[in-house]
Amino acid sequence: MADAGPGPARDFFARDALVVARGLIGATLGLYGVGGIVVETEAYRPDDPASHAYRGRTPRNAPMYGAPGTAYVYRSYGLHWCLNAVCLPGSAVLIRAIQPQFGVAQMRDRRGMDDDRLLCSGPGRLCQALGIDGSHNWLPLAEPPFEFAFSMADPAAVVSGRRVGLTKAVDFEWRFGLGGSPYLSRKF
DNA sequence: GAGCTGATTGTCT
DNA sequence: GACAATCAGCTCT
Repeated sequence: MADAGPGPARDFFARDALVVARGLIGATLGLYGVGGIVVETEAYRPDDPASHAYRGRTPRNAPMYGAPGTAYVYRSYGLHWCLNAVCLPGSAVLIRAIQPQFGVAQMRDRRGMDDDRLLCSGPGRLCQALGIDGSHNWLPLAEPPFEFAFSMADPAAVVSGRRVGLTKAVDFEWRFGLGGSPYLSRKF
């Protein structure tokens, strides 16, 4: 699938989080010439006890009620940044891992390591490698400085499983990934 | 206003 | 396999 401007991008994200989470596998995501192919995502919906939006809108989760395709960036455990793509109001998809494709030298520099498999295999690592922080909160993912291109992965290669690191709604299999990819944060 | 929690990661055993 | 680091935002008093 070819490049998509803001209009088509909005249509892509204005769907159920589960559909967007699966559809994002195989897409290309970058920032200032640094990025790669999305290989792992998780879906969060308003009726989901594990979602930041479960208890309604607050100053922190306000971007989750913004336009579809908006970036929701929040700090996790006081240390790390996590990047989400906003879908329908109150729902979002957490980008958990990408396969480094371009700007790899800069990723290695930011991460302070040479092992490509560890550059972006986790939400915190991914944000560190791409240089994403709170200043990118609220920005549209389909417009500069973000670079976004849709590309559907082979449906047969996409696998699903339980989400990672949660204490609530742990049984929902709302995590999606490229089966067998060495760039996943964890195996399925 | 005080206390608690977490969509994580890196390091040590 | 277990745990410390670290803090914004939420809940409860």
